[in-house]
Amino acid sequence: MVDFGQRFQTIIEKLKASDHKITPQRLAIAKILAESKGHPSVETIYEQLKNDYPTMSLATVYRNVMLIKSLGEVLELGFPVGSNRYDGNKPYPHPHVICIRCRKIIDPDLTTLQDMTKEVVHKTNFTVLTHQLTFFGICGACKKEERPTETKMKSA
Amino acid sequence: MVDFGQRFQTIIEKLKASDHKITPQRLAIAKILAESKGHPSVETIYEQLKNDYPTMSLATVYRNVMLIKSLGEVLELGFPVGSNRYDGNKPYPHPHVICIRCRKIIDPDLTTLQDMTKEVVHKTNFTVLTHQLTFFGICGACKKEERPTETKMKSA
DNA sequence: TTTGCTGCAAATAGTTTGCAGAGAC
DNA sequence: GTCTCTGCAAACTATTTGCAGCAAA
Repeated sequence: MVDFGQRFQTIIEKLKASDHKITPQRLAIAKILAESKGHPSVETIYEQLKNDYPTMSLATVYRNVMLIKSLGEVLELGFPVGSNRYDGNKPYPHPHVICIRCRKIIDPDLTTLQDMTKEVVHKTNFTVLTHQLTFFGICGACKKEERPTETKMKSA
Repeated sequence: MVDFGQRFQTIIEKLKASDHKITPQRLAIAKILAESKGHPSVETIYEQLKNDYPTMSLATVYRNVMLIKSLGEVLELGFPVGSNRYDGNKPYPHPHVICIRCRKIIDPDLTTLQDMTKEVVHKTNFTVLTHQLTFFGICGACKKEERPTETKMKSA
């Protein structure tokens, strides 16, 4: 993971540079985004903050995530099901692999991504600006759990 | 594009095989999905049909697209912005390239996709079940339009 | 002091659901 | 005749917006 403190500083600097006020709520949201453990959703961020900031509202979370996204400092994963998820730790487009059982999301480094982008550009004549690559499947841990007592049984 | 008539027949057969009644509305929706020109949205399908079927409702379109999707005969593209889009002509997962200017969607054949999937499996120990790969950019036609009279001018 | 920000509530967009009557088989 | 399907309206989820008061700079 990218250094949290550095990401946080970058976000705050961008906010100041674009003449945005640094409110406690904004600071707290930026902090969570900079860390982005588990690719949080707006709902998740809100839940984490409403104890420390009892008046915090979902609208404020939405507005600030949007603002920081508009500064290019958070990546919207763009999931269609349920609420959107965000990554402020690695704000540039990158692939995700999601376990459909435990909902875990991991960010693999794919060396083949560059080749694929080249192939897209070559075959379509597009100027590629960004992408969303997501693989869905079952992670190693869930595969084990799946057959906890199985030894030599044939599947029915 | 895959043969339209064949896709249509496959969908109808699957519907019958799963004991679903063949209503005129269902038939019409299946027809549009089998063709899937331009990767239609539920809204688009509804708009196309409401002239021929004045009582057609959005709910019916939603229900039937969902049904045919549950039979594995339509692919939900899974776009986060605006309404979802569907492809009943190629119902298996495949990459998309979208022009952010004219909204055109094309389906490139990417030979590198197989390598990428292998790399994901190797690096993550996931069993990959499906994927969503979307590239966003500017298509060739829109790139031309962008600078209609430009000849030897430096960009400002 | 000025201007932007927050919190609340209401509005919106996309989608889903309950129910009564219509229609496929 | 039976049982699923449709159409309508209402419900629901995620997100956005209007506005009045609050607070950062």
